[in-house]
Amino acid sequence: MGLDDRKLAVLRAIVEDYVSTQEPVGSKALVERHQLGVSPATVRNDMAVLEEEGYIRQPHTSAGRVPTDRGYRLFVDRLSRVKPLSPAERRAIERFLVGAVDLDDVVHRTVRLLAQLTRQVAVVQYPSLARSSVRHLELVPISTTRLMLVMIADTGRVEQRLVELPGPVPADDVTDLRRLVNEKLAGARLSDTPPLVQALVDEAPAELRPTMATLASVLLETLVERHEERIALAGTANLTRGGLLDFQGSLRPILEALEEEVVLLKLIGETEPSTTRVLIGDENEFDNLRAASVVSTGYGPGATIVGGLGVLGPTRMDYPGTIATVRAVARYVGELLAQN
Amino acid sequence: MGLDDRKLAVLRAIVEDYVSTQEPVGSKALVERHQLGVSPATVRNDMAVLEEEGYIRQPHTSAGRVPTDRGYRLFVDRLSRVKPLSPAERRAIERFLVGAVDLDDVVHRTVRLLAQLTRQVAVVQYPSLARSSVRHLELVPISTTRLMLVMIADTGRVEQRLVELPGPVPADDVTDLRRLVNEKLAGARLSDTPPLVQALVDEAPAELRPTMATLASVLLETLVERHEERIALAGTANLTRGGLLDFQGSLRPILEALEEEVVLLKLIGETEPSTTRVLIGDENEFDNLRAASVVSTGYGPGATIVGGLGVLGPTRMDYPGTIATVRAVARYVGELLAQN
DNA sequence: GACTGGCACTCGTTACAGTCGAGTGCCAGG
DNA sequence: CCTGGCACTCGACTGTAACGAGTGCCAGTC
Repeated sequence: MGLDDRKLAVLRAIVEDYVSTQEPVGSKALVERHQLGVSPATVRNDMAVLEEEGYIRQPHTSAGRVPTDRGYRLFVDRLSRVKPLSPAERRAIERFLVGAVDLDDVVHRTVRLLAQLTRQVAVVQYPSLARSSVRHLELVPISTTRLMLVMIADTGRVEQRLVELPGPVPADDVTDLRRLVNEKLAGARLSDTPPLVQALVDEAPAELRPTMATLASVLLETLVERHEERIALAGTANLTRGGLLDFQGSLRPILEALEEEVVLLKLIGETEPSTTRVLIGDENEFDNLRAASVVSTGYGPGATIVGGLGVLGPTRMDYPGTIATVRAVARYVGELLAQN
Repeated sequence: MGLDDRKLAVLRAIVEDYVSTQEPVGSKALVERHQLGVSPATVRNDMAVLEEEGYIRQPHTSAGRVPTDRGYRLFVDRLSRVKPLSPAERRAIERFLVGAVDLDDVVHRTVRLLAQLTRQVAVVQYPSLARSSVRHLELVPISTTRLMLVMIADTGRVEQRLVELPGPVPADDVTDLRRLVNEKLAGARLSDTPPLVQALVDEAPAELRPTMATLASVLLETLVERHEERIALAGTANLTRGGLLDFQGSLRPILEALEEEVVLLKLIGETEPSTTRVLIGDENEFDNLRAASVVSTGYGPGATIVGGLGVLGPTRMDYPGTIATVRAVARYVGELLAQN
């Protein structure tokens, strides 16, 4: 129960050593590398307590100790300070993100940057449509019975949908539709649109109503209800660092999980405002990812959050460093978005 | 040199057995599983010749034989027929691709389908801009000095770029610009646009000329010169099938290669019309992929090719089956695109 | 001349025994 | 409460031996 300061220091030392060496750490090595001011025997007693409490464990009877998920949790919550970034890292972030022209470009650069800095798998969610407002809706005739609906959101996202019309629609009508749609929806948050879209159909002149109705249904179904989230991924090769020791030798489940957008969204998308979330090992709801940890946070222009980003790596990761990097990158991306 | 029919039959048998069992195949096992009509000793003599010619090799002195890259090549070129797809596979393809609404949707479904059917890593290139024509260009004012340029191509691709204007431009001018640009460019192949774009600037009314010039430079730079290719990837988890035997134990180089769009494009993008290309092991130009094979082909509506798709797997793969699947999927995708 | 059975040989795999040493738990004493 | 000492555990490593799959070669047969 009561863990005095020294026991906590021992735990911290174990985590730090294990993270950097990747080998179970014994009492002797510990007192050599850290100034704990006590003998190995004392450390052993402390270790016994820590093990009893479930913070560390022994892989084999005659091996050193390794932190458990619970141990990492305690470490993250109480024993570590966020490491300030090195100037080199700061510069890397700026250099990498400057010159991005496009939202796509921003997201791609960000995810690569994050993967490179943390040396882990990076995930970036595109600004969520649910948190976007409509900037403009464009209707482009493809044929007489087909329209391309292009929605430009204030977050920079651009989505297009092919709309199959109930019948041929002359060019003038398209112009009218475009005007009507924009008058009603421009500036509205996407999540607030359903009643507006309904009104749009109700108020449309009789001859445009059927067309407007199809348009409305595409809008509602594909852009509002089915929240189309997009995700970018990078750094999967980093999973192979640290030999086959991490992830208990099989990358399979991890790679499988990374292919599921739904999984990734749950991991980095559900983010409470401006907190950095750390999921360690089995705190995570997916069986495939029991051997992994996720550090994620939200980003957005100013104080609002429009999407999430984060990294995934072995539970044995450098939490303070990773947390610092993820936060810093999120902040820079936010500033970048605010400029546009 | 002279490989008589039986020696070729032996090579075929070795390839087939090794592909299915993943274990070096010996002379005894070979005569048991295939009706070669001769004794193991004879087969051994044939094997010795095949080894001398570089088609097979022995991992260890006292082990069976394994095909070399050269052996696979001979097998693919002369010893295998394309396997017809099973009805189940046909159905799977149709079921999977029906109901795709979007180009994005088509590409994503295709790449997942391909990964699932071949149980390998699938790569699909979006229809290349270089091979697309302009269907429509849309200019959407974002602020007085910013436009969103949206290009819709006949292949279904939609690209957008933010254009930073030299000065404020009134809404009416935007309308004019839009009309001018579309009059000149709609219908043109993207690769033919440079002179047209130049003409556009030259012919523009004086007051629109600076704006048109910036617009033109964005168009040329980001859409024509720097061919923006997009790629979708799926099935990386399949790399872990077959334990650690394939890819000599390290996925690292493969995963790294898969992160490079340039590499993927070279692998599946450079495709001569309507051929299926098979790259085996070190035939491939990238060191990282010396342990892998790639089967790729082009796809497009009708006879024209607009992009490439393919799969990547261990050199020890089921070539006939994979080739058949890749071809079939490409054909279906082509039909799908033709409908739009 | 081509094929076959037989045989000696190679060499990776597996099993087993023995040693080594890192690391532990416990205890008695400061 | 901390420490030094000590017996103990057990994985890692080493060396040896037996095993067996597979080969190459050769002499004999059709």
